[in-house]
Amino acid sequence: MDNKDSSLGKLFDYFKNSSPFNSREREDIAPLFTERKIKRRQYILQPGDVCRHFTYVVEGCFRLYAADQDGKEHNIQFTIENDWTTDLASFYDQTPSLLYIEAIEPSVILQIKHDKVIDMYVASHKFDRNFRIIVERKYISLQNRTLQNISQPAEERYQAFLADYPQLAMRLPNTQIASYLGITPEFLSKIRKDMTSRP
Amino acid sequence: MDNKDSSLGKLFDYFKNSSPFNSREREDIAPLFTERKIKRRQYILQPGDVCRHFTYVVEGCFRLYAADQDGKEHNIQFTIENDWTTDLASFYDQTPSLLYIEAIEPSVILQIKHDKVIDMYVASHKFDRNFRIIVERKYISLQNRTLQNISQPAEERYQAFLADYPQLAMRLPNTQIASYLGITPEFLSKIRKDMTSRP
DNA sequence: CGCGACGTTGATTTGCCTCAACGATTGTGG
DNA sequence: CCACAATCGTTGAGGCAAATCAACGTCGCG
Repeated sequence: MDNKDSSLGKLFDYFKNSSPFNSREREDIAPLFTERKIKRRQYILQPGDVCRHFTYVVEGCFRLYAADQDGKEHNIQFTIENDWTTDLASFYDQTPSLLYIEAIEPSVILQIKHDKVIDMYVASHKFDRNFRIIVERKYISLQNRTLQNISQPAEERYQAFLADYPQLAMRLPNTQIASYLGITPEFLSKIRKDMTSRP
Repeated sequence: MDNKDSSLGKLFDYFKNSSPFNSREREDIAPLFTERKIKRRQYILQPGDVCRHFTYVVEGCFRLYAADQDGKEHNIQFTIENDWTTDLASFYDQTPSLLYIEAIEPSVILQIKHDKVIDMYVASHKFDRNFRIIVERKYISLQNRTLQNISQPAEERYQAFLADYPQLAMRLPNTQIASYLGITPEFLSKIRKDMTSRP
């Protein structure tokens, strides 16, 4: 079994939680995905690019972020193994993106091109459904994050992040977490100090 | 043509932007929706309820919000005519909701029950696709809001809200907008004053 | 080895909240 | 139909949360 087959195994495992593909469907779908190895700090999307792929992370970690006028970076999303990333706005309309997707760790991904996704939406009801479910799950967690952003102070948002994504918290530098929470690294440092000095 | 037919006309118009239903499909789908008139301040969902419906707003305005331990309310989403509202987390798992959905204006809605949605997902590829597209669009705008929340101060978020939802800004009391932006009504008032005293 | 990313600390400033108070609507029950 | 309560927008004083700026030590990596 080569690397791509191993990656595809993980990809199809993902769908076991929603609407699993049978072996005939897997044969049709497998060739549509391309496996790529991505180095740390390598980009798979930059502003101005049209986002042409839906990306399944087999191994590693990515961040989706925006840079503002001052050059400050704001992390919109982290994606680790067994999850999906893309700039949906750019992917959906095939218009130039405003965002970056960068590998935070050396990574392995499976990518499917936009036109193949569209083909599969037409050809396969199950494919369509599975991608509905992917977006629904992401919508639910994003809505919870929005509620936290408008209702909780930074320390509580940080504690919720630790509780919700303990594996991410261990792998990411605090500066990346601060950017995701919408605070400065200095202030996150102060929060962490307050938390330890208090049981 | 009675009221429900008029409402259904608007419902099917909505899908013209994605994957329109033909007349045969409309005949199958129409009976699955129930029309309801909702009074101002009436709830269609409260914490503890299982969210059993996907709701299309034909006319009027709703807010989806959470209340925290102090009883403060935090607006997660507004929905006006020709758009959808539900608590997706509660709807998909059929678990008790933590949220409220309240009518801000006298409203008319069309509701489809959870089990009918599931039936239609199985029966109709197009139905499935249309609901994928609904969630995708909502995901994109929610992600933009998240970016603003973590990267912009309150005044810029308010200006973006005015630019993105001018119709909502005219219809909503400022106190509701403040809650959506994650600031106090007093501070929004100060922001508005600063904006007028400065061209 | 040396440079750049990272985490931390402290001093100062700014953004935003809290609380209290006030008119102007709005709406509702008697 | 009016009276009174509730909601709404606003203002101001004071306080806390979080940003800014500068500085420093550590570490991993080229």
